[in-house]
Amino acid sequence: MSFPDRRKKILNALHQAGSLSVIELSEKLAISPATIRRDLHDIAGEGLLLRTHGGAMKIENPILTGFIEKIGANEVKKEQIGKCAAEHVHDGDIIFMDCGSTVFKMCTYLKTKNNIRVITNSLPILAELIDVPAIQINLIGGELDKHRKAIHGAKAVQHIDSYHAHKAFVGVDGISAENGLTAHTENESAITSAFARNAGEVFLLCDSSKIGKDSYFKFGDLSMIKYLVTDKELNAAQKEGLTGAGLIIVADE
Amino acid sequence: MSFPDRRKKILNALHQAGSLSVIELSEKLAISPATIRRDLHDIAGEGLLLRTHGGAMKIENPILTGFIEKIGANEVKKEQIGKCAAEHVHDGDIIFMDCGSTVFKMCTYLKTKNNIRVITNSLPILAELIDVPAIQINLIGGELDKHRKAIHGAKAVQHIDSYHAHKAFVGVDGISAENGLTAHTENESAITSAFARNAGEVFLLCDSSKIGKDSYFKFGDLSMIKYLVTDKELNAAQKEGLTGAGLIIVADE
DNA sequence: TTATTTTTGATTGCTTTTGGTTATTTTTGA
DNA sequence: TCAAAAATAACCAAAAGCAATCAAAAATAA
Repeated sequence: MSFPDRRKKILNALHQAGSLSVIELSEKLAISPATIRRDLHDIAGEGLLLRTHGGAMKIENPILTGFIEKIGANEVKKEQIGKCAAEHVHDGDIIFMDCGSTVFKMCTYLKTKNNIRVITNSLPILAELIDVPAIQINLIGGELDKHRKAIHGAKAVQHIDSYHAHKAFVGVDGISAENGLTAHTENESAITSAFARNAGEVFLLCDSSKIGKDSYFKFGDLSMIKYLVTDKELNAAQKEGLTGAGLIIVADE
Repeated sequence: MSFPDRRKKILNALHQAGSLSVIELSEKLAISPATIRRDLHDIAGEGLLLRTHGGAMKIENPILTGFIEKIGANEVKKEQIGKCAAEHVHDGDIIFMDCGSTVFKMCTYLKTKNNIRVITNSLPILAELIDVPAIQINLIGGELDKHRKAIHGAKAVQHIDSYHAHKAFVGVDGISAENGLTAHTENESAITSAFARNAGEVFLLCDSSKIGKDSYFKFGDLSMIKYLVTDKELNAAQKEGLTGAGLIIVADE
């Protein structure tokens, strides 16, 4: 049996039992204690379990290893934007959440809210919020885009059009005073437009690198949006162009 | 056999088994271990599998691991029923798949099909099939039932009603010649009914423990179903009662 | 057809992994 | 605090797996 295989089995067994001794693990997997010790040492190094004398314990809130994304400068910005946007969600709200990494970042900060309802087409958001009892989820139906891990297509748009939400949190690929909102694909933009037209207030989450940039598909003008949630690295000219069009700029201080 | 051919077979075999040794792969595909190693090296370079000492593992979709089905009772019977049902799915089919552990068991055996489209309300099925390139998924939208990890409600029924499939694979909580089909909740039964009325042929997957039993919500009679896929522990009286009502009984031999 | 390139599978030397042994460290109980 | 017991980490040798090399076979091109 290979190491990744054993790792999986060890973590599984630990998750079920809570804690296990080296000997127990060695008998359970039919592996020598020496190898179990080496494995436990390595896995503990990854932060996925807690090594104890004589065995190991599970960690209650393991780091979501699946999300070890490139922690670039943009990640920090996105995190801030997500946090800032989540502050505009109040108990009892019904909100649309678009797919996209910046909107996804809101999830962490939504978990403390009470009695909110999330309507989304994003599988990562669904996965992140499924275990939160105070959040009800309405999943948008339609064709699955496996790559983007989201639902899209005509059926999805139709689904959105049959709901109304207090607020919509959406993303775009480009925004500028000249060309308005732009996206990489028509599919994405159709969903974003649907969210916008069925929500009371529309929040656009967008880090400063996308402001002033245009993507290829032009799908709406700035009046679609009420609030622009972004980071603080926005120069005066950019601000002016956007506020002039009626946008309210919200940024973390 | 050419490389792209082998690549496909290796990835397919890995997807079904989870992990395989070089020797196992070499025997399975009748290719020398040397070639298998070269292939694994290349495919791992593309990021499509995880190379381990002695073999390879499939890459898990970290986002959806929370949706995975937990192990329950009657596993062996359900596995057989799932396999048997999957044999009735042909390349190019469009199928409805209900939530429920028995229908879920079909997934393993669907992975070898080509160009099929699955319309489902089950998150475990979604998680299991999302990485299979030859399967297109249409997810049913609506309210999320966190406990059952499935979508239900009026919106979901409406979604189903806008599609037609060649075959529907459904589950129930009870079936008898006297009371027909019964379910624990109205929500579940509404989905099952919707699948049945929009499919050309309806397959009911049901282990023998549920046959002759009734649950509390009566939602349809036996004429809704064309095939009953079950295990072989069915006595003559049971068989007669059901075939008398027009059901075709299919069982693994 | 013949020449060239590519692919395949066997051989071989090298690396990694594994499980046992032993010295060292940690824990436990007096 | 000390000593006995338990667990660990370090070391080592055997086994398993791997990559590099090379020749034969197959596919492709001239």
